[in-house]
Amino acid sequence: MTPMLETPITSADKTFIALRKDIVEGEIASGSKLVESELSTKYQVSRAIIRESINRLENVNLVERKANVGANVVTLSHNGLIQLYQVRESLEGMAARLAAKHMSQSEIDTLSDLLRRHFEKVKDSQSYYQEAGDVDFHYRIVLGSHNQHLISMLMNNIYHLVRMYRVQLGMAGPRVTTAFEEHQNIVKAIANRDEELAEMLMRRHIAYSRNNIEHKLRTINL
Amino acid sequence: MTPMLETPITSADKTFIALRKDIVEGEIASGSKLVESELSTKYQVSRAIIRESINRLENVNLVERKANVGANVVTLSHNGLIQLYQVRESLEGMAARLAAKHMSQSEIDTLSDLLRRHFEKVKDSQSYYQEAGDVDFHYRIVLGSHNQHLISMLMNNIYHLVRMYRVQLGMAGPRVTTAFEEHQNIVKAIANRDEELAEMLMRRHIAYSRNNIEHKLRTINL
DNA sequence: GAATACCAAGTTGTCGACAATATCTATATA
DNA sequence: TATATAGATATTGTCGACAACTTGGTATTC
Repeated sequence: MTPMLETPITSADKTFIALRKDIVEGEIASGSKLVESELSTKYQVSRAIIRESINRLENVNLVERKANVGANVVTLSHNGLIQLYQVRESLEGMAARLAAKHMSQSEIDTLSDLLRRHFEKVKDSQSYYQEAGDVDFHYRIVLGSHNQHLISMLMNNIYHLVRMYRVQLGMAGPRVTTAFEEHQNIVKAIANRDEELAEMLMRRHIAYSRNNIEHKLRTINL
Repeated sequence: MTPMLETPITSADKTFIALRKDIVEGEIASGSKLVESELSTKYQVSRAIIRESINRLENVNLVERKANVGANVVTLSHNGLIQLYQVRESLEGMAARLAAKHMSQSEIDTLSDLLRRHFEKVKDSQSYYQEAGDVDFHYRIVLGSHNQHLISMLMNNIYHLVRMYRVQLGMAGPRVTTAFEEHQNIVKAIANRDEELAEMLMRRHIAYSRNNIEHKLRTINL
C-alpha cells in the first residue's frame, strides 16, 4: 500500500529528498539554475551537502550539470517525454516478462488482491482510478522481476522524472477504466506464467499511456 | 573508431576514471572495502574528491555504499551476471529498434563500413574478432537510437560493470565468427528499416552472448 | 563602431579540521 | 565459558575557508 519507502539517514539523504520533491512538484522551476550557496541557506545545510544532493539529482535525471559552470533543473519537452516512455516500455516490458517467470505465488496473490481492491473503487465509475493505484501496480510488477538492476533503474533513475512530467503537466485524468482492464490482463498473463504475453501486454499498456499523455501534451503547449 | 570518449575536466573527474579503471581491471579487488583516507593518500587528492568519486562509482553499479559504514566494490556472481544481461537484452533490443527507425543513412553507411573492416580481419580466420570490435558495434547502434536515456543507461550505468565481468573472468575467447554474422544480420535489418526484426535479432544476439559467458563462468568457479 | 584584452564579481572546485557514528577490544559479570 | 558493558580506535559525515574558474562588463585599440 505504501510503495517507494525510503529511510533517509544522513543529512544529505534528507536534503536530497527535499530537493527532489521541490523539483518534481515544480516549486523549483523546470530549467532554473541551482546555485549552491542559495540552496545552502534555503535548506539550512552546508554547501558540501548541497553538492552531494545535486550529484544525486543528476543521477536521477532531474538535473543537468556542467563542470565549472553549474547545475540546472531539466527542461521538459515533447521529445524528452517520448524518449522516457520508450525506455519505460523496454524495461517494464522485461520486468513483466521476468515477473511471470519469477514471482512467487504469494506475490501473485497479493497483486491480485490489490487489483480487486482497486476494482471495488472503480466498478460503478463513481471513483476514478487514481494515480496512486497505477503506481502501486507497476511498482509491484517491477519488484516481481527480482532483478536488482531493473528495479534500480525504474525506481531510482526514471520514476521521479516520469512523475515530474505527470505533475507538471497536470496528468491524473481519464484513461482510467481501460487502464484497469489492461492491468487485469497483465496479471492474468503473469498468473499463467506466460512470459511472452506478459511482456507484450505491458509494452502495449505503456505505449497506450504514452499516446494518451502525448495527446494531452499537444493540447497544452509543448 | 574510438568509442566512449570522455573528457575529464575536474580533479574529481580524473580520480573517478582512475578508480573505475582500477576496479574494472581488478587492481582493486572485487568485494574489497574502499576506505576514503587510504584512497586519498593513494590517489593524491583530498577526501572530498574521493567521496565524490565513490558516489559516482555507486551510480555506475561498481560499488555499494551503506550510510555511516562505507563502500565496498561489488562482488561478481552468477546471478548478478544474468540480471545484467537481462537488462542489456531489454535496452539494447530497444536501441536496435530505434536505430532502425532513426539512424540517418550516413550513420548506417558508417556502420556498414565498420563491419566491412572487421570482416577483412576475420575472413580467413587468421585473426579473431576482438572485443574492441564488438564494443564498437554495439556502441554505434546504441548511439543510433538517438535516445539520451538509453544511451546514458547503457554507456554510463552498466557498460563498465559488463566490462568488469569480461575482464575479471578472462573473456575474449571464441564465439567470434558467429557473433560477426549476427552483427551483419542486425545491420541488414536496420538498413531495411525493419524495427521488429532489428530488435528481435539484437535480443537473440545478446541472449547468445549470455549463454556463452555463462557457460565459461560455470567452468571456472562461480 | 567592432573586436580584443582585461578586470571584477560571482560561482564552482578543493582542502583540512572537527563532529558523529560504527566497530573492535578489553574488562566485568553471570 | 558466554554474554554484556564500556571505552578506545577507526571511519564516515559535515562544515567553513580558500583556490580556481567562468562570466559579464569596461576599457582599449584598431
